[in-house]
Amino acid sequence: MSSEQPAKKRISESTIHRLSMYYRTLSLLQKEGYETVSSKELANREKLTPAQVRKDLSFFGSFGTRGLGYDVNELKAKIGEILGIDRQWKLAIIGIGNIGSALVNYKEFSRQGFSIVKLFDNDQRKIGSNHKGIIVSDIKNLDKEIAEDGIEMVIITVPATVAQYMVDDVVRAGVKAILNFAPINLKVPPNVYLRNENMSMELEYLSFAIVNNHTPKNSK
Amino acid sequence: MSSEQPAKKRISESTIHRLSMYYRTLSLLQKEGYETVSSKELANREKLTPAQVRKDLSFFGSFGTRGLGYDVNELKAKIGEILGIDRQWKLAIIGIGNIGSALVNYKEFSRQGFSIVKLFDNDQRKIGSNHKGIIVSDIKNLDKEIAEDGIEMVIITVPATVAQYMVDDVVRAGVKAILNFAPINLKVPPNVYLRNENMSMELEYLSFAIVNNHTPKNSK
DNA sequence: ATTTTCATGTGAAATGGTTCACAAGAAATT
DNA sequence: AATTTCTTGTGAACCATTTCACATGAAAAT
Repeated sequence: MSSEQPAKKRISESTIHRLSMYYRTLSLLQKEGYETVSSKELANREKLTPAQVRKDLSFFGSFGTRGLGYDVNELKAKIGEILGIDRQWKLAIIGIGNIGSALVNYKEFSRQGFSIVKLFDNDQRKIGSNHKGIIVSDIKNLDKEIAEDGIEMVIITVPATVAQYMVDDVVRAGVKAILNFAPINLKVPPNVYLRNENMSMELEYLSFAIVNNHTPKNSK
Repeated sequence: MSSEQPAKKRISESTIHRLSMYYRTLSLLQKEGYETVSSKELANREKLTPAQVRKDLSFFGSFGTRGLGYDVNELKAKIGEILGIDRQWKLAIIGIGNIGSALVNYKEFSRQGFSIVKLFDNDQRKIGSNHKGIIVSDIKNLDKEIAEDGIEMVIITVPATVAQYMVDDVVRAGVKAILNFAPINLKVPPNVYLRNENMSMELEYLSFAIVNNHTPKNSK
């Protein structure tokens, strides 16, 4: 008995990012009291084309009404579902330095359903300290505590020199996705998702743009 | 007398990001004692194809030696020049909250030649306080102080509700590029470069990936 | 009820980005 | 000096993404 895969078309990274943008804009439209919105209006707010908006959505179904547009609440719920943010995700932060401790208090995460439930460090001076109500745990207990809390994602904010070790630990503990802030190319097995957040890279892009008078088609 | 533009080909955002990656890897290769490197080796380290590496570089000139590869020091210098990071950039941070104050101490910025020289806030309790040797200035003095120091880029880490006002001020003060952390679509005139850093979006991507068992071609 | 207006959903076309494949040229080897 | 080995640089081919353009269908207006 062969279990058929549902012939999933490959969705581009850009489409998924735009879904995030639509989601955020739909939240705003809700607050502004809109009941429906057209692909045109949605596109205007993101500096995209209406066709782009419609095409993005069409990969996942047809959610609009011809002649009318999309129901704001409904579309938001639908995109939330697609993105998998129609629930709470529990996260841990590994490395409670500058960036790590800033992210503990980052409102935008909780607002989107990402809740930081555990903090880890290897520095004895930090272990036991309290950040926004969370006690920093010893990295040695990672395995046990990740399993206990059912944590599926972690944020890595340790120095580049130790990042790979932390990732190995975290992978062993069964984590499914990692957001990495260390400026290094990490290795993860194919069943673990990795994203790199590289803030210097963004500044370098700006530097390039100024120096070269760059006019990209569609910049972040 | 018409001033001819040098028919600059449009470089893609991805190419520029990859240049940043090459730059970082070349720094590492320097430390490891390599004198030359092939496109193949460079590609392996970034999980790219050798053709991609060569094509990226070819947009800017030909820097290698056939049969031998690229001189590590030379190529690094060349890419540094292209990216415009062969010099110091002076930056200010607007909004000294969680994220803002974390970035003041962010080593990776200074390492790449981005030096934070001014901090601004509108909160009287923060103004005058010392972060890593820098005194937080009143946002009211933005214009004067930006001009004084010749600051060309700023990082915006204020709440979304006030971000547009800050951007307007900063643009008026003559800033050329903005790295924005507020989760909102900002408006800037066409001669000002804007990049948005949206960390929730990265988590949402991971959420999508887990839920949909996503296998993108080439993920960040 | 009929017509007009509007905006979706989607194949097809156009554009943009990546990979292939190979000629060219430099260094190493015979 | 000639040959072999290696790796670059780049048009051409390929693949992915975006935009176009229009048939379709729902709502509003007559």
